[in-house]
Amino acid sequence: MRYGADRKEQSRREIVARAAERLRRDGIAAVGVRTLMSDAGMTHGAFYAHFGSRDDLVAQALERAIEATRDGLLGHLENVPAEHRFEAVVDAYLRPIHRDHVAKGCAAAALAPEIARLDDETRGRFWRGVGSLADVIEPLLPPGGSDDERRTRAHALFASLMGSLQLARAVPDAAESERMLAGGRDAALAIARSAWSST
Amino acid sequence: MRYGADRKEQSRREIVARAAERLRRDGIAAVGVRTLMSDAGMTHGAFYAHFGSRDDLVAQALERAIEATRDGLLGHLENVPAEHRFEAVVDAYLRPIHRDHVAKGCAAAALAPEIARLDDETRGRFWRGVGSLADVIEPLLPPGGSDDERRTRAHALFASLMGSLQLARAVPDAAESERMLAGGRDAALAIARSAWSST
DNA sequence: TGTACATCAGTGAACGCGCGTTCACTGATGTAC
DNA sequence: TGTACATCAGTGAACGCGCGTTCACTGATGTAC
Repeated sequence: MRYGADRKEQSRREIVARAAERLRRDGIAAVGVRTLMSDAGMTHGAFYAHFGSRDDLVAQALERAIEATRDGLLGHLENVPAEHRFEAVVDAYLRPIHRDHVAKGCAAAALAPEIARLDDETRGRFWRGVGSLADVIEPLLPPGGSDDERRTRAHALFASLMGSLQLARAVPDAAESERMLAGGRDAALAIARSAWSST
Repeated sequence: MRYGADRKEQSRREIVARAAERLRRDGIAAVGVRTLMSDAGMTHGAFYAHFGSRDDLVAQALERAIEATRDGLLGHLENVPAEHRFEAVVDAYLRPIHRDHVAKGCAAAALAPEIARLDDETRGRFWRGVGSLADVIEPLLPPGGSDDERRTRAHALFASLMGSLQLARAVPDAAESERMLAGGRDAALAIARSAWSST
């Protein structure tokens, strides 16, 4: 090796990290290879030394974005006493700063419909990421229910949070957007607290 | 007038109607003017005789798509007795055929994050459309609550349905997708049935 | 320690192609007489 | 009713531009002696 052992790998990681933000900000279809590379401080020519295709980078960046989303949620739970963790995760997800910073926010909220149009393999990776988010929520639900029922409820709860955040972002009126976040919070609590159908 | 009085207007409506489908299917950023025009059986040259710009058509098509979504939901409520209407609207929204036919389905579920990136005016029109969907749901909620609280809950409930449908579309595995729809249904019922905070 | 050399991450011109938009034209239609 | 004409919705070539991708090259780096 003539160059530092992991110099190229560091570049790759930088490209993926910046792309994870850019894709959330602008959407998957709206961003070109030149933009993605210049975000990482390079020119487009180096792209194919790192990735097989644009789609290859998109898949890696989506995975990275979801990981960052989960790490962010987990970060918000540190130092929160167990009995307040459920409300903490809901409030963290629906706080105004999350609504206003799409690029660093939940990848599913920023991109779910576009991801639904991608190939099976990329959707599979994304779905595992959604599962890891549901895994953050599941232990915070009230006790009861079968494993399946708890898992399904955690997914539905996440879907509800995601939908509320998306609509809060789409409203042009600030007061309506706040109401959307507050309503989303109430809805999340209602889902969590409803009776389990099985013991 | 040398031509039939509303020949041009019929063409415009056809372009808008086909675009309303194409945009939901492929996403807003992924579709070009040539595709939109050939969907309506014309060549791209005629486009600017009907619309000021691509964005102009997008705005009209989104409005049209949301109207169609609301009409579809209302259609599902015809001949349903009042006491079953809430479950009917939830089941209609989360039925597999809706999940599988994005092009004719809910515009918000297909495009919400992309719409959140558009200009204020288009988002305002979209938000009025979401309001008209919430207006379908609101009277079907259990009695109680202030007008504001009922309206907010109807919006949150819609957000929850939308999120569940989006995730059901993103999962590659069929059984998991079904579970997502069923979980979304339970979540919607939990939101609707939770206690009102005010009388 | 100093110099010649090999490596290879990154550069930037170039490829064919599709984009949004413009515009001179075509030809089907309805009108006038 | 038949023919000449005016209208104008729709056509398709063309504009400059950015796309994804390829590739000959550059020049900073670490190695060999």
